[in-house]
Amino acid sequence: MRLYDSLTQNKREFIPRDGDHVTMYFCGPTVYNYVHLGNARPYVLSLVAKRYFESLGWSVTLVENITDIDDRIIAKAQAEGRTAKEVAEEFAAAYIEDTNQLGLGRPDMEPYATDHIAEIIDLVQRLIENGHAYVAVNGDVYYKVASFDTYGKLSKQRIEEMRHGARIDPGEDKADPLDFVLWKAAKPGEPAWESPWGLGRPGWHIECSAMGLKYLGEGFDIHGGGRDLIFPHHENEIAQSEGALGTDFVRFWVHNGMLNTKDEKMSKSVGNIFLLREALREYRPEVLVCFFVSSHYRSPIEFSKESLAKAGRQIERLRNVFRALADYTGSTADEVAPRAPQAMVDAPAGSASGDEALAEAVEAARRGFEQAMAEDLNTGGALGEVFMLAREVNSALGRRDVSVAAMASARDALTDMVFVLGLDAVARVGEEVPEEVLQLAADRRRAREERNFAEADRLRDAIAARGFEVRDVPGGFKVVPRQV
RNA sequence: GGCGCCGUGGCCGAGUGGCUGAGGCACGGGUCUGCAAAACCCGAUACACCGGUUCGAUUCCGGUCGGCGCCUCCA
Repeated sequence: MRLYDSLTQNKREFIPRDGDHVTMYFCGPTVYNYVHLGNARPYVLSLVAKRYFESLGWSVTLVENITDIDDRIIAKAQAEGRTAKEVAEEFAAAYIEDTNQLGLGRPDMEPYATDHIAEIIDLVQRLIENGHAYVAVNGDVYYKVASFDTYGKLSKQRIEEMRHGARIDPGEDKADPLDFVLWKAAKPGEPAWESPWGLGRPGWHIECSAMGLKYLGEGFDIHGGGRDLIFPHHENEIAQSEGALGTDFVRFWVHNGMLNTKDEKMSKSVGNIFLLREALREYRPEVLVCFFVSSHYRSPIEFSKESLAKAGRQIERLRNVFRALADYTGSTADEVAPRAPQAMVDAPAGSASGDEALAEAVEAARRGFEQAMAEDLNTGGALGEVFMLAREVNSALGRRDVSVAAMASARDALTDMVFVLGLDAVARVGEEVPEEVLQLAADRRRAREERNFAEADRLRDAIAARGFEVRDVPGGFKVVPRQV
């Protein structure tokens, strides 16, 4: 596959460092608040990428940090009269809970910064020994930006340019305004750890260097996160890691575009945020995932209720095709959800030419899907292939000229594709329909046969009132939950 | 001001040096249907603007305009 690398600004063939094993690190949250929809984008990207790599037969180790020590956590704790640890624990738990609902699984490791103080100290120590860092009189340790020749290579900025307007804030003890803090000397009342430089705590960027290197080793495959992390966060990670190692830190830098609202970045400081947990109250998880994967990960996307509604309709269309497929084949691809007897339809016919045409469509879709994903994870294009096959399937379903076996293989192809995109929930259509509702539907069918349409319509309303929708199909009916 | 990304039809959103302009939504017309829903079939409207390269550019190059991100905490 080909992957875009923000550092070299080109797309090139991605071959894992360790044969068929992919090593990925994505920047996770700093837990001082609930995550918003914009924060969910890199999370979704990382897990979709993992699924895609696994579909290629590679194994993946995905590490996503949780930064649980930071100025903002401390500020929030002090404002609320709690400890920083309490704040961090509360929002780390909320983060896990919210992202779990997305149904994409977890990264392989989710290390906490405060569990890696020893590794952080070790890294800072090495930077001091290498001459890339210095201890200030107030006990802070700073990275000496001027000592790192290629500083600015990721954000494409020149040190001289950055020096314009840069200044040293009160309380800082830098030799150069560009220098950034690796280790902060403790102030009274702040959480602190023992170090060679006295009590203190890590700066913002160092934990990602320390944990990335610890779990994935030097020169790991992919480091990802939001575009807005390019500077200073990722630039500084490079300076720290490469300064300490003398070798390349990462092979591919992957950055997702921003989520905008009315052409402005969704951001906590702007205050235009929509929390993930709020979104999950209004929309099914797969609708949110669909919203993200319908566009390319590097493009900015516009958040609006309309675009989420649109994603909702796409999801419903996919769910419908899986429902129809389950009825036709008498089973679902996963055996997790046994089918309820929702439909009463004629037995499928099948024909050689029908089978062949569908098999071709399946092949074309699989190929198109694979090509799209192989070209820098083009999930939007891949999703188009899913819909294309969905239409072929619906069409064949209408003609009833395909064998159950051929249809099952189309269903399996669709199941595989939606899984990679993180939309596997749409394939789980073994929806339970209460006996009562099925009875109403059967009554309605009889009323229709007797051409008592007033009664039939009344029964349909009764079914709707119970949260279901009845659809007439040739030779019978189908009951599905009403879309929310 | 510096650096980077981007500008595709009513909307969202793929893609490409020329072949029949993915896909979704919306809209119009049909099929099916008591009605409806679902589904299928057909349909109009593109490639910001100006130059250049080329036999030929929406696709490559340059410029203009516009949008966004970063340069300060931010996914």
